Amino acid sequence: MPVGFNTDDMKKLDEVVATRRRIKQGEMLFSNGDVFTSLYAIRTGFFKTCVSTEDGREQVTGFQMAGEIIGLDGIVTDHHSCNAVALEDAEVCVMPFANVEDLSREFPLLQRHVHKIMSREIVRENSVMMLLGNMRAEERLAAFLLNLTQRLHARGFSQTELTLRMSREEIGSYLGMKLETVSRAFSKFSDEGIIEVKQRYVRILNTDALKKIFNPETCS
Amino acid sequence: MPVGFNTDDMKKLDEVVATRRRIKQGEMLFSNGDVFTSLYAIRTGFFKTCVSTEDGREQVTGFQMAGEIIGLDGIVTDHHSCNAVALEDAEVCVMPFANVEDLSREFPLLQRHVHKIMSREIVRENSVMMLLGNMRAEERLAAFLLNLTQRLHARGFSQTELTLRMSREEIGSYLGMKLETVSRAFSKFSDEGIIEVKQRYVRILNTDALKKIFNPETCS
DNA sequence: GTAACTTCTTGATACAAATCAAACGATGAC
DNA sequence: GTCATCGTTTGATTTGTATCAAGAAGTTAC
Repeated sequence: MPVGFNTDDMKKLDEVVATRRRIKQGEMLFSNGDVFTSLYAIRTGFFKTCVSTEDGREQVTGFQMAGEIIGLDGIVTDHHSCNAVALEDAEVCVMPFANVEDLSREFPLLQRHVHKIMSREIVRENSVMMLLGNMRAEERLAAFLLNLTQRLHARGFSQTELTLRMSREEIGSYLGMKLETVSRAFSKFSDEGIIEVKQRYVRILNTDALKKIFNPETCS
Repeated sequence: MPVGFNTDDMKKLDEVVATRRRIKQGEMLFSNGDVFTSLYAIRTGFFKTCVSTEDGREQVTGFQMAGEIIGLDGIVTDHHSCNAVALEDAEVCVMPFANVEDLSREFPLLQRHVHKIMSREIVRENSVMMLLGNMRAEERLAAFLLNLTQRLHARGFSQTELTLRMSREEIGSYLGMKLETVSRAFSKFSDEGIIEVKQRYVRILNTDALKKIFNPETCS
């Protein structure tokens, strides 16, 4: 995926991948406290990452799909500080971080790529903080749907149709709201003719309306 | 600050610093949309970083103090996506990112250090997401005070006394609540004898009580 | 010193989302 | 097929925080 890589670079890139690993739905790729050794590039499947408090409260910190990298949280302490759970059967490329560091000293493009991946995650989390800190339930759900469809579209899927891989509760955890509130927001959008929902199937009928909810000022 | 650096390493490290820059209270070190060229290591002073929506809502994404690095958000797009504002007169080391990348290819310890800084920021933001998504007003403020004092203590300041560099509104923005709610939470802690507050001066009288509020399960 | 302004505190009220509760729909075991 | 389970929807009520409002405390200008 990185831009500016020629086939030679790609060959080198392959060197960082030690093995592949399959993870069944519901299983953990890594969990809080595990020793950090590798980053993981998702080949197929869908993950959530989440942190939890000692008293059992859980916060989903992200949903990741094919082409995205997980495990960055482990670098700072050499131990993971979150759990990565497969939301459907998945396969990842295991990239031992020692390899990543060694090779990125040799290949500036790889180095740059690694830095961008980490920076992108920081920027993403900034915008989630904005969601959680400033937006209301329907704005959050609109932003969530727009973000998901945009990422799926970039992978060749429909821009208007999707099957959610996560439950209402998981969406709620990510967006800082309860599953009932998520459900109500879905129903409201549906009543207003903005989307069509049937369980985890969602069809977006009016993208502009969603954008308007997410950001009242901008659009039209 | 990085561990494992000998004096020789430190000399090399100095090479990444191009210049120093002074920023007056209220001024911006960089702002949303600015071209990204450098990271900044804070030498003295106190910053906030914030993102904002087109309709003017602002979210403080962090408060940074001496020894911390800001500007990581700019790497991914070559443009900054947030504002960095000095909350008091400050001085930073300007570290052109090209230098950082060049030198970290030569010095594995620097490379590792850069990776850890970025990972630490990701982990920090994960825990802010937990705050914003799952915690109530008083828990958020308790966590905020504990985090601030811990970081100040690591810099040689008191563990129980501090002068806030930010307004109630800025604290509220960071914690996803309104300034009145911040003020009420301060007053409540004060009434309960947990802290002593006088405007921006705060003295923590009972750290354990704060920890208990932040995390009811763990402590004692 | 006073005046103007900003920041903070406190009170009264409103409201969005949480909670509690029940029913409905899908899925899987047998 | 029936039964059990899990996820989802919907309704009624509660609650934590926002909002509105006013005053107090601190700061700056003059």
